[in-house]
Amino acid sequence: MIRTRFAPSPTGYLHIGGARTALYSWAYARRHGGKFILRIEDTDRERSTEASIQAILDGMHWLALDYDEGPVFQMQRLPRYREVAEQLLKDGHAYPCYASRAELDTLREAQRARGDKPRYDGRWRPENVKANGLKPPPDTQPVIRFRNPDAGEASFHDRVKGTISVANTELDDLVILRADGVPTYNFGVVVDDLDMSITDVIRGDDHVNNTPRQVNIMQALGAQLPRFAHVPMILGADGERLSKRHGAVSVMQYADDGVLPEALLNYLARLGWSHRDAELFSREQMVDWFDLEHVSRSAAQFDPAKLRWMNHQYLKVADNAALAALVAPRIEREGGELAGGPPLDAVVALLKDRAESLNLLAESAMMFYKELHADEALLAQYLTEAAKPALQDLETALGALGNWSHDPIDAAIKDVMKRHKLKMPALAMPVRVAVFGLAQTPALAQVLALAGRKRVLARLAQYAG
RNA sequence: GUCCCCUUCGUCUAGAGGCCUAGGACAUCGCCCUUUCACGGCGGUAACACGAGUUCGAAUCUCGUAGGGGACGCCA
Repeated sequence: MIRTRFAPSPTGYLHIGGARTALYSWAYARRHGGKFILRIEDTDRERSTEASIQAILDGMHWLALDYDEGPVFQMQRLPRYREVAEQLLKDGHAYPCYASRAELDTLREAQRARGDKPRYDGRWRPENVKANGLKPPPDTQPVIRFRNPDAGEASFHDRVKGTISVANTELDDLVILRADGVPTYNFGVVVDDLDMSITDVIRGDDHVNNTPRQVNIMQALGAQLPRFAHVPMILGADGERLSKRHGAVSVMQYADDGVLPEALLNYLARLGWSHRDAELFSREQMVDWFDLEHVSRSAAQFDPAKLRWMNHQYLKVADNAALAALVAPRIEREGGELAGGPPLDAVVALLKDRAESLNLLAESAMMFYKELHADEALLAQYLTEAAKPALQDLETALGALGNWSHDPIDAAIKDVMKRHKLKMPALAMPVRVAVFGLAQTPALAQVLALAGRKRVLARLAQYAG
């Protein structure tokens, strides 16, 4: 049974990179009929917040990345980490260390100055304690350090990057348990992945360097290693590491901006993974196709333009009623009055072909729910004295219509055109500007039909006179 | 600085020795359609980082160089 997990730390919202990692883990589990588990790594008490936990949950819910187990909170498993640490202590794979932070800072500084890689020098290893006659300082609780092997190498097979090995001489004895009994990241991960029987660890490649350490701990525990897959990170559109500076990095920001979750998911899936030439695919297809073999090895730049295009593709084929439900609150928020206008799903059906986000769709739908008036320049350009007679004529013709619908309206327009010897734009543009205050709208007869007799006639009267 | 990883059009990518005079998508440019704006259709520009090998043959294998990224915390 395949078991994967997503293990964010609740120190911020769910961002694009995390969402993609979650997506890959989720898709892999679903693909193989396995379980997907959510674990919250909240061992950084300084930075973890309730709000972040909620934000992560919200983000995953919005993207419909459902999990089978969890959320499991590491802070609720403290006794278990202590237990495993005791085991390591007993087996000689760990030892207490009393070095103070200041002392360690000095050590690292000296190493850096020398051009060495900063690392713990093993001063509290049992043999050094003995040789140097070290005595634990009074009233200090020690941290527990893992005793990393001195020789050989730690290696593992990464399903994205291939085999990775690091000489043990490059690794130092890392802290696994703080003085207060809270585990550090590398230890918490190991204990949890083992306890939860995670078979495939799929995570961001900023963790590649941690993996050899984790492998060593797992081996010291006599455990079988899970499979690893490190997916490359996502860079901002400028090629720089994603940060607040890049604007929308939170998944929920995209929700607010009017991106459909299935579009974001599709885009994220495609960013760093491919299935031949497939660009647009459903959640089901992704589950069907997902594999680790086609995850790319290098970092990918986030391309807002392509996301917009993709969102547009989803918008175009979305169900009208469903779209209307999403667009309605956006219209009201901007002061539009739905009650006075045409049915929103009809409006959405007309406009969705030309909108690349729900917000933009709402914005264009506003022409039916709010009285907009053209500025001076537009009026001067289109509502010329020459155009007014035709407008008046159209007002009369439309006013005489018994049936206010597309075909009769269209016929009336054609008729007025013919009588005034006008080309379509010469009549359509002034009408657009008069009735909607806009120079761009979909086909004239269609928008007039939707806008309704009352409004059209009132506006024509207002501007043609 | 040390270690680890990465490198195909501007961007996301296909490609697992001959199918590649390198394919698709976004963006961009042009044309067509057209009732304005879009949609749509057709077409164009554009890439195997560099250098050595291995091989009859390399985008694909090996080594080196350069560039980029990541890590080096009692953060995750």
